[in-house]
Amino acid sequence: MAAAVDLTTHPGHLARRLQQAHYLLWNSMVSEETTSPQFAVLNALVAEPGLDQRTVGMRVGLDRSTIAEVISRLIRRGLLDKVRDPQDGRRYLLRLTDDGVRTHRKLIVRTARMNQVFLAPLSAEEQSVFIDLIRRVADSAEGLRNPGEPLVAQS
Amino acid sequence: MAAAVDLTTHPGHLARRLQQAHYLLWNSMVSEETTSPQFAVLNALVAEPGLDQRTVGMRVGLDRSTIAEVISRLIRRGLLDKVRDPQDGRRYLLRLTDDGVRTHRKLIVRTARMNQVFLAPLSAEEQSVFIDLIRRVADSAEGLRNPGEPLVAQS
DNA sequence: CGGTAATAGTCAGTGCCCTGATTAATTATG
DNA sequence: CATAATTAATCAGGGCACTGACTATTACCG
Repeated sequence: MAAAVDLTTHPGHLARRLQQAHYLLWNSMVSEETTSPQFAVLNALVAEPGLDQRTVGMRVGLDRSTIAEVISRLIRRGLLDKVRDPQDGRRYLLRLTDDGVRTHRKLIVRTARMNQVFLAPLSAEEQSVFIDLIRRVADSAEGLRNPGEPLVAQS
Repeated sequence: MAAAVDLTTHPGHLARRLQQAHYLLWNSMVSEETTSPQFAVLNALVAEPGLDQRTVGMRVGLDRSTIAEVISRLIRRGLLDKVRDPQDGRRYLLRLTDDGVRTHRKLIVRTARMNQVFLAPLSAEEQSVFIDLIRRVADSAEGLRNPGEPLVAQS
């Protein structure tokens, strides 16, 4: 007997498809050079210039390895500068270049347009409900990190 | 002036964080060996044994390159077999091994448990609304593929 | 039948995402 | 003050996701 599951009722599977759909829409409506995570980093540094790498990662939800890769690409493209913190030799302080500021400003308009298209299938009320629900699920799941004991129920 | 945006209102950013949160929860509650996309492939082949690679990709929402990688890993682990279609020499027909069936069956229970934990912050009504909304957004965005003209509004 | 178009799959290249191990610098402790 | 613990960043390694270019096979059409 085929005992398959209906994946369209699995939030994780839907989350993956949602993210992929967003990736494609971003590519066609916002930028082919600057990705959504890269924009998030630029945005975080516009809000708080001079943050260190790890803190930027926390702001945008990227771990230490991933944020290092994203930042190195932004630096390679000249959108970002990094200098040692004179107060703490472990840290690098990050700051946008003029080019980085310009890129960020240009993309803000396009992301707004893309968000509209992305959420267009939902009514205005549904859109705010959607944002609220997805945020609550994501926030709560992020709080579930490393509880000491593995979450796998032993059989 | 800092003209930063509030990313917690951007569905794409939330989608990425949601997907990451799910990834981590899957790892701790379902399996460290078999990933969520791999499970989706196993599940599709339990429902329809003997599908070809491209069709499996369509069923689970993966493009031709990604599905090829996922399948090669499943074959390497002995969960899947692939044979040339005698009717059409371009296709490979895919079928689960006994090990693949066992793995799929074992994970079904765990994914159900994980889904409960994942959606726990929402009430029962909110859960169904959430599933409905995310599915509508993902479906609609997937339908936006390659419309001939680029979607970027020219300035 | 023979040439062109379409289709299934592979490969190279880029980028995101995580873990575990390592290095360098700082902070805490005895 | 010297050692130990913590912290910021890097590196190696595995997996997901896409595009564009390529190969092999099949289908279509004149």
